[in-house]
Amino acid sequence: MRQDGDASKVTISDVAKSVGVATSTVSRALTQPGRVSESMKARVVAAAAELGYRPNPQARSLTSGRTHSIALLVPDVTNPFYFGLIRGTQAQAKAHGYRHILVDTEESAEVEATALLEVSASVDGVVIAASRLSDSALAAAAKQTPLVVINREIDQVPCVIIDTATGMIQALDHLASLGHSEIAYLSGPASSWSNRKRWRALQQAARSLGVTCHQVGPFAPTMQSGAAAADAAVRYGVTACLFFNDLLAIGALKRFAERGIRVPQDMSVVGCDDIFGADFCNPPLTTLTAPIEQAGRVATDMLVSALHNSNTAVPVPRQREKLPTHLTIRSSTGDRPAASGKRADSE
Amino acid sequence: MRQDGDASKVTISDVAKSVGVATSTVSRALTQPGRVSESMKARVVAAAAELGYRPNPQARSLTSGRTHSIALLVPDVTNPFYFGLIRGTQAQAKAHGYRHILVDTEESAEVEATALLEVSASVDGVVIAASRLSDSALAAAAKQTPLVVINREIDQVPCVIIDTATGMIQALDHLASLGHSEIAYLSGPASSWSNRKRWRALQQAARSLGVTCHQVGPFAPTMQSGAAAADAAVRYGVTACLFFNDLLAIGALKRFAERGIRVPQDMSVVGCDDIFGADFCNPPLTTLTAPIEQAGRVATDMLVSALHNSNTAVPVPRQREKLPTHLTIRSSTGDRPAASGKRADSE
DNA sequence: ACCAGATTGGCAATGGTTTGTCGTAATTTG
DNA sequence: CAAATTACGACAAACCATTGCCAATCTGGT
Repeated sequence: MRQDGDASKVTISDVAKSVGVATSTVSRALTQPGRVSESMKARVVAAAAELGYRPNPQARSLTSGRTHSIALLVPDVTNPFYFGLIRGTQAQAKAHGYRHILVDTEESAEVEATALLEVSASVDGVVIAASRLSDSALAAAAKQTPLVVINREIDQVPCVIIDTATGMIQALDHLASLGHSEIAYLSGPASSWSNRKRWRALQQAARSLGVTCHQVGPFAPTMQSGAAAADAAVRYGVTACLFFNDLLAIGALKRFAERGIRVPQDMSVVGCDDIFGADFCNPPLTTLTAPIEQAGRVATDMLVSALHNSNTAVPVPRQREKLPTHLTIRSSTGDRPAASGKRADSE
Repeated sequence: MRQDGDASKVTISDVAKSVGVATSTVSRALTQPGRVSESMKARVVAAAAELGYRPNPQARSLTSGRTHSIALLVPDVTNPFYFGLIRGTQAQAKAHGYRHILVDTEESAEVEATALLEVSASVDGVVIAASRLSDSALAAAAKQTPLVVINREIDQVPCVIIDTATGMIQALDHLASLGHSEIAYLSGPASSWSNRKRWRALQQAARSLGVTCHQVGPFAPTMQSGAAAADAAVRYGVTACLFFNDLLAIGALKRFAERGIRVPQDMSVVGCDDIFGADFCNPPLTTLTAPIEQAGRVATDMLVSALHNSNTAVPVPRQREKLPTHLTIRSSTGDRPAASGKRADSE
């Protein structure tokens, strides 16, 4: 290796000149496996290394149309739920040799639409989590740009779904088996697809279990809103609550503690997602464990494989992956209080 | 607006043809303020909108040399500490109209060096957090690519430093004032610059405070390692410990609970960073609150302003920002236990 | 009217790479 | 050994937007 001082300025034609061949030969030697002889390839590679040649990605993607990067659009980078997604997509993007571009859409359909439009020109594909866009807008976007959506079910658009709806039923079952009959579902944003799905599932399950489940909300999916959600739950006189997500549940845990409501003796609390922190909050949260990171990985894999297949054939793979969740029982759920007031226990 | 069906294929020459002018005129109309007449500009803009023209970012950056994106390199996207950084840089990048590229360097100097080399060709600038690279390597890289480092102090390289060293002294002070005299510092990775800084500061402070402070470790900065760290602290017979970061501290909290060691009655625990979760773990963690997100924002601002100044003059701004931390006292610290054994309290 | 100077638009080169097409040399086959 | 085939490398045209430079037009001053 020579000095790297001018490495950034070395072009393919410098390499070509150094070897004494055409630029096309250099290009093919470096990118197209069997297109040039072994000896030529060796000479080119040697020269490239010697000169410290690094292909210019901009020029490369100008002709090839590939940018070797994918974008992840999330409503709110601040929310720990999306951290998992970021991890998963980041890891898998890297594994496939793709650059990972992160965009915060600020919980806004408009920002999301703009971001999608802008970013789609500079990436090979996009994965969108918890989109605020309409089905038709997403379907239209998917026709322009390779797209995978997470937690959204749309015809003709590859998607990965974390099946919290089914999981919620398990959670309700768990509460019912502990004797609870008055239960609240503290719901998330009205624009959330998973929120609607869950509520529908809960309604059905409540009926067949013979318990009553009130929908309360909507609440913003943040810890701050947890306090309001907690108060609302108390107002409804329930003995157990299912929260839209762990953030809300943890916020509520705090509020319950402030108000002297003991969890789980006075109130059982179930979260959703099993985010970072759910296992060490106080008390540790019974929650629906969602394979968040895996969802990110699967989505990325689907996207990448779609990118590769786009050359060959298979126009619409129409993939649809549904990831199961499971209930993780920790210490925030317990038997229904005997009376409506406090309960005298050995503790 | 016409159909967007072919929007992605509309080039500048299509617009030019539509207006009946040269491509150069279109380009100038859209990008160079006073270069064309108002009427012409209006016609061009109208035509561009009509055709759904979107400039190709690749082509644009090929000539301009700008990619309008910056990269953030972090050792481990999994670590909540970096979430704050991701948020801060993401938000600010977006505010300045830059794309945000996220790269995980896997706590490895080698991976980091490679990533830096690769990514630097496709971004305008890079911010590196908690670099594992040597000072000289970073200084060299900074000459090639606009660079801002976080938590690292290097000559001629703009940097933002979260001053945990000074904060640690405060923490030690706090512990000393509670009567503790045997204290452990559960240290982080040996390759961590801040770790070294902190330990140096602690040694001095311990001397002047008349307490003894043992360095124990190194430990990986993860919750799992917290258990080992906790055990080590117990082995040293200390009554208080300062942890390299909150992750480690929270992990230790769990371990202490398992072993029946009460916090803070038997053992005082101080974390560092005040990550998400530090306020709701059990007990809530006394910790050094670091302005993590702000650090990300400041670093990004420095980078962006450097990018803009690079045109004009000012070769090396040699910026250096030191952000103060403060001790947030919660419930994991308390008075030194009276004896070496358990302490009889009203609780 | 005439000219200096300012506006405004066009031509063409430029950036670095990929890729279709073609010629030539090497290799295999009959 | 000639003919058919293959392998290899070169030429040049894209890809799309930017920009230096020049020409034409227009302004206003004399």
